[in-house]
Amino acid sequence: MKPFPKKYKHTDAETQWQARWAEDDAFKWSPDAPAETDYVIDTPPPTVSGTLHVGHVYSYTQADIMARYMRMSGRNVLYPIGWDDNGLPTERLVEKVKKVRGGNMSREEFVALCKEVIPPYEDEFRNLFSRLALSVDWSREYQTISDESRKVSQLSFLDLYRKGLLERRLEPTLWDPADRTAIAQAEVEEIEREGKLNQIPFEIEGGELEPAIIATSRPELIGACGGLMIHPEHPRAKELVGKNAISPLYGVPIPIYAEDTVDPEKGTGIVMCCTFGDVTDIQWYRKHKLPLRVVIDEAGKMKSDLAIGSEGWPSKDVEAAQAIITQLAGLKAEKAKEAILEILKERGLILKQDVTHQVVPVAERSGAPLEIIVTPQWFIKTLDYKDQILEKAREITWRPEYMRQRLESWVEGLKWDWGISRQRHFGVSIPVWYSKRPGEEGKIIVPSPDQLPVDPTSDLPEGYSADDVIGEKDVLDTWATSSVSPQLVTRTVSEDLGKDYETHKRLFPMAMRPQAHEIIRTWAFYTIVKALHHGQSVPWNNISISGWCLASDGSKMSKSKGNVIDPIKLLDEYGSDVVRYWTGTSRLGHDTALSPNTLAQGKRLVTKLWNAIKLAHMAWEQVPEGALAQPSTVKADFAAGLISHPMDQWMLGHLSETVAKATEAFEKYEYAQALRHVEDFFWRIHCDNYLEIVKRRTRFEGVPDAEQTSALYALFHASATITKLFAPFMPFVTETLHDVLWGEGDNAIATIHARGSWPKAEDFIAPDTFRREGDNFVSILAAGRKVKSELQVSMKAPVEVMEVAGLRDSDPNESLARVMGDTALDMEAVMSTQTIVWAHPLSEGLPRAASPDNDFEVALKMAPQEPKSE
RNA sequence: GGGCGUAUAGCUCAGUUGGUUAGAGCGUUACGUUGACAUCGUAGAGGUCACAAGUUCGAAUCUUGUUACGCCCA
Repeated sequence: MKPFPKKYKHTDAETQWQARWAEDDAFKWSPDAPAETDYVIDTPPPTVSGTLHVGHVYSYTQADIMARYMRMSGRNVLYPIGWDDNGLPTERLVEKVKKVRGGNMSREEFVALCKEVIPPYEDEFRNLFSRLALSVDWSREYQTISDESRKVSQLSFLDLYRKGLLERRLEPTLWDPADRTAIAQAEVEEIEREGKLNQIPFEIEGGELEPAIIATSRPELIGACGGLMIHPEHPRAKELVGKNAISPLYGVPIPIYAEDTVDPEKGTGIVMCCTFGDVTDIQWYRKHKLPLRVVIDEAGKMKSDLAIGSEGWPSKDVEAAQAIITQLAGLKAEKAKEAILEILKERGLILKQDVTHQVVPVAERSGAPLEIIVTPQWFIKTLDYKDQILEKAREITWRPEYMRQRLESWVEGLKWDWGISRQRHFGVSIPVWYSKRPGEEGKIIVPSPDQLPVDPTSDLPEGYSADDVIGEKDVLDTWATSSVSPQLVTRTVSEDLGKDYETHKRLFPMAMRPQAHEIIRTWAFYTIVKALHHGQSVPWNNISISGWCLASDGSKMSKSKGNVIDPIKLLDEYGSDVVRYWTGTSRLGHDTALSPNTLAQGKRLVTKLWNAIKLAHMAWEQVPEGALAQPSTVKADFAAGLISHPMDQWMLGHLSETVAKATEAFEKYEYAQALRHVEDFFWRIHCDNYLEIVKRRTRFEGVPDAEQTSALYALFHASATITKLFAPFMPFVTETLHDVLWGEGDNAIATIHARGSWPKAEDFIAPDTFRREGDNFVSILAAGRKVKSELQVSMKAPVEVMEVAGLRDSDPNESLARVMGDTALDMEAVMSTQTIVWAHPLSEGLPRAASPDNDFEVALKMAPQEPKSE
């Protein structure tokens, strides 16, 4: 046995074990282990250009607690880690740091700059994750900017393209005017704000009928109006449908249609249909075959040249229309709205203005109100596959289960195919060229899998020269890369495109996906879509959803509130084990406040654990070299008669039950429940009672006798098992203790976190061994403590006679030996009493107290106070 | 508007198929230190389990409704 260190210093332990684990590749997945023991985790790579926050600590630690348990329980865990450095946030960061515009240089040059800027940011994450003791397989660390990652993203593109699940289409697209790029529905956020619903009259051609009064919140789109929609049961529907209205300011004749999807309750019951205000406009456009009239450009500004006055876009007053166009040209949509309202007001064309709460879709990233514009984009087919996506979502086990509904409601509400092309400079290229060769102009050319990764703006397809093709400039949506992390880790996307399909087949689908709930509709959704399209499979069998980390008062952490906690400072102050303990007490899916109280509790636990093991160690230190054999298993040592004392068996029986309960909870991913079982045993059974009881037998000189030997083995097994049970939660302190206990033993395993080191209930003794008698012992002891506490004397205060009576099923023929077995010596030692008697009734006049379970009552006759000697 | 979650001691939370007297930590009160631990120990006080109705021999737990807070979607 190694000597026991004087004091536990978390910083030393953390530094030491981090280095050792890294050196030993301690958490490397083993390809030689049987495939059925594989347990693969799909870790979402964090965006390294963002700042570290406690949320990272929280959700990644939750995953690691499970990973460590799974590994210890015998699974061959593959826990990969990557860094996402491929998206718009990285582009922005690099532009800021290097004071450049990505668009002004070649893609290659920009990527080179990224590779220069990113490493320190990546290091921050690497450092945090390493300090947190995430048991990842560092030999598989990857960057999404790497060739390998880009290759898999492009392979994914090729596979879907070949299967016809991915195509380029010219159609209305969600557009972020601030970042000037197409975006997907998942990147849209709806914000509520106060808006104005304006009632504006449209004259009716011929002049015989009253004007049609429409209600709109987007008057700047009057120029884009292609039709008016009126509910068929509207009182004016009969006279208006089929007529033309004349748009104010522009003088454009606008046909009026009956449309039963118009909400007759809202506004005036007559609405403009424009190119394009929202998804409904697109549906109506398609249904009624309306002409495209685009008035807003890609920057979200009013266009300066509209073909008003042409054949397809006539006007009653072309000059007036052009004057308005000129007046509004170049204004952003919001400004144009104000300007056009001003003009309409001047002309008396605002009949009514209602203040309404409206829901405005904005781009999640830039916060800019969205536009819908028509440009060619690449789409992955999702709308036609809703049912299959839902089916896959149901094949996955969600923890907590109700989180699946988030995905389901999202899928059910999908209105757009997944647009994956982005008009950005930086990112993974869309691997296609468009032919300029006579006779095949516009033909789409894709590279061969061997050619990947390609940049079509600088590379060329086989057999074509630079003059023959135009390379696609757009890049892939960053989710298009993120969503193939399972394929990246398993090396390929599908059988016909894979070089290492055997590995893929072995590892896919993965066992578990840990992630936070705010990325269900994006990351989880996309990953499911990809796995479905590539191989008709789920990407993972389990998904566990973590909640948010909140400030100690339960509010969200935010910079504006100033309540953001720096995770590094948190780790410095408490140590990783304590912070991980806090995570371990949280429940999957639930938000958890960063409570100082829980952190303090963790700190207490680490200290207590340290001291409890120290006690066991001190006992063993007294054993002469070679006097006792190295402990084996509880079961074997019990069978060999080494563990002979009933209270030792009682404690080990409880421990056996704890192992079973903790294992069961972990198998259900209820790690907090597991922690509770372990902590409960450790604190209540082991420290509060067992250690007090066993102390009598831990002091000896020379070779221990039978009951001392029994104590030594019991203490060893308890210590070794308790450290293992706590190991997934507190890897550093448990590793330190494990090293001290086993460091030089024959049965030593290098790390407590090794595969298969989790205790097995079948290696213990039956939980009910001496259970009733031992529990009675503890009850009686509690009653005795209470008497002493009420007398306000120390536990060491000497007692002459301790009287015990059974309260329940009180039987005068019962005896002490029958309720608590042959343990009177132990009770005498803990209570400092000379004798114990079974008394019916208890002597009158003595101080007495009942046990907490009311099964026993104890009276104490204290020994006369000895005069204190000087 | 639709859906989901949460509501238990002063505070933070457990409570696994309904079952004795609802638990833990912090805080609080009293007491206790020469052999693991004062970053401690022992004992005590503290709860109409959000509210209302129902099912049941029995409800924190199941059903329905209400309220408050939070989240997701429209």
